[in-house]
Amino acid sequence: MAKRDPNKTARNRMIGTLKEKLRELLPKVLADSGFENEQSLNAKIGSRNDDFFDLQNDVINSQEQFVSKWLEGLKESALNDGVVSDLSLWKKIKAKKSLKEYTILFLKRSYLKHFEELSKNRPPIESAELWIGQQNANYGLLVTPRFKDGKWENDKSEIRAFSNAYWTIGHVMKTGLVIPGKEKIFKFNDIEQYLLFFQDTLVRNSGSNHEYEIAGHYCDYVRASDTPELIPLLIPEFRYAGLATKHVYRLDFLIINPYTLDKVGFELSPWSTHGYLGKLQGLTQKAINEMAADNFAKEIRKHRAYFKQHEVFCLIYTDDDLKNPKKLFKEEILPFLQTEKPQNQLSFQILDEFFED
DNA sequence: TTCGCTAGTTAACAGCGCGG
DNA sequence: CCGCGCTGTTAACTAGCGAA
Repeated sequence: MAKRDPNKTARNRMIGTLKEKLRELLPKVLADSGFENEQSLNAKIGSRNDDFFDLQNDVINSQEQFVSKWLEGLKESALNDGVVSDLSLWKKIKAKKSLKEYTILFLKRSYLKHFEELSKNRPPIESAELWIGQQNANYGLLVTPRFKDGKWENDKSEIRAFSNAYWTIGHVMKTGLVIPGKEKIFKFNDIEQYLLFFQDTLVRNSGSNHEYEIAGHYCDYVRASDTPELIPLLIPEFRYAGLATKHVYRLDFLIINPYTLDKVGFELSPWSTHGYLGKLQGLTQKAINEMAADNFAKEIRKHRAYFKQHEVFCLIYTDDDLKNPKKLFKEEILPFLQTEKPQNQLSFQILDEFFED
């Protein structure tokens, strides 16, 4: 099992303390508010979370933010939307001091219990799956894959509970790669097995030596790391039109930052495949320039399309850069692999708690 | 100092009942 | 169906202690 995380331990201790306080308050709250029992009361409060928050996407950074947003949500629903059950709850909370206190403590505890999920950026459902590879050999990388009605989809309620960093080595080790349309998952027993598959199947099939060599440097970097599971995937052959059969473009490599979810695309564009002009004999200089401009425009259109549809910024490398793939990897790609989990302000709240007693 | 053992702690997980 | 909280279980980890 994973090593214990001191932050988690501290959080659990706070959760334990809050639980004791809630249990102390409970008898009075039940008497004041008329709720039957603890379970019913807790369910009443807890069940509103889904309505007052966008649990899939809202990023919430503190207990206070959680509590105030919940209370605002209840007020809005009760007074503006006229939801009867919420109006009755709102009135009770306003009238009974004990219930108000209980609710606030309860919500603080709720937040702590779900801290990991609520405080991180998580991919919206529509970008929680991506497809890679060639036409007849493509694979899906999903966050919480589930096979339903002949198709792969994400279990959307589980995306936020996903415990690995998104789009990392740890991610693919957890989920594997799914085969489109079939209830089959390509699983990897260890990281080495994935790396071999990555370099020698996924990338080799693309046919570019440059890509193959860069993939090799990536593998070496992962092998040498103490925490390989936290390294972002170097996603090869990202199909920008998803599973649609006729995809216009593929991206050579894609990296998604696990914490900001920013996407960066890498395009290796030797002149011979992307800019080469055939049959120039007999053409005027003007015509040649027009052709070149047209090619250039096509490239630019492609990258603009990438960005607009998928919010992928593209970095393009041409012949000069490709002469030294090792340097290209080290200077251009590596920085995007060295990501660090941002510190949340809850750490400070925990520190405060320490010094209070 | 280093080991091996034990008892206590706790992260992770599954199963259940509640509300909507 | 979804999401929530509670509980009990399991297994990983840790601290403490005695023996070599």
